[in-house]
Amino acid sequence: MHYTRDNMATLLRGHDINPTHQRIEIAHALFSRQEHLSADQVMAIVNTRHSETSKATVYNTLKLFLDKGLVREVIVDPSKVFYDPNTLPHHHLYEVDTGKLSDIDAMHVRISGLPDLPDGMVTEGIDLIVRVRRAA
Amino acid sequence: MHYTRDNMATLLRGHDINPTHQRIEIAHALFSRQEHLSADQVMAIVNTRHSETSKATVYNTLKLFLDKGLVREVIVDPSKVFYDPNTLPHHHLYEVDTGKLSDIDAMHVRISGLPDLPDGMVTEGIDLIVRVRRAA
DNA sequence: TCCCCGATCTGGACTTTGTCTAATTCCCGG
DNA sequence: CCGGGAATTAGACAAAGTCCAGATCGGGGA
Repeated sequence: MHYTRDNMATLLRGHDINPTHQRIEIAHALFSRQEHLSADQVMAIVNTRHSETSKATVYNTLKLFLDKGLVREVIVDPSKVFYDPNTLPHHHLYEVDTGKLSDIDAMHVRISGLPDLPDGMVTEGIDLIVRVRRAA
Repeated sequence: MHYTRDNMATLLRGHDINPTHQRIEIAHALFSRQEHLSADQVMAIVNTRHSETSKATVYNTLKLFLDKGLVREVIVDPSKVFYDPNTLPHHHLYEVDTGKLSDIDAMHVRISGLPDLPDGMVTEGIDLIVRVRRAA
């Protein structure tokens, strides 16, 4: 599947999102790379040629994508929030020194023994974050 | 065990920390409550009677405690970083709506299948954060 | 085609959380 | 009592994100 602008528009419509220019560009930035990007990085990518999208729109759009289940939010550090185009269940490995974030396939990780949720509560997300650093 | 100032001083010394007034007050705030507190909350508690400890000192001290293994850092939300006086292995349940953070006993959770760490890397921390919200 | 109107986008001011720095204060050993 | 290194301080600063009032877009109907 190619991450063309047209395909992005279809993807957005499929998630009940009105596909505007800006939203298509932001989706394209995330999905064509298949990487974890911060809001800042998205801004930079979208505005490489010439300024096209404002800060407010980037933040609003990422939040919209999040609400609509198009992306996942990965919080690894205060002031290091990433948006992940991969919404399949998986976990994360975070290298403290370098800031590099990579995936841990959920298929290989078995989590059991979680307590029952409090009444009337539903899970919004489960993320096992393994924080590693270079040995001293 | 009572969380007296004197006991706090001993605790700090045991972790190779020079027990100053401010450090004792901050330790007392965290340990006497046995709760997850943010830097802000620590500030508020320590300065209830009259201003005694500066913002810089609160942040410096929390980071020092972290380095010395006296507390754990729990990152659940951007701009919601908590300090946890319980350093035993355990995980966290976070209620998105209310901001309430509670513990999940690690004894009951079994995690297996984690991939090997990259060469020369050591684990700094593992936290399984389960994010829940009230059902729509 | 042209117009209208709600949806969207925008710049910029603002807030919050945390960092930095240079100056001061504390406190211990001599 | 004194000197000096450790600790603390106020306040300026930085980074990330929020908010708002006004401008702009673009699709449907005349």
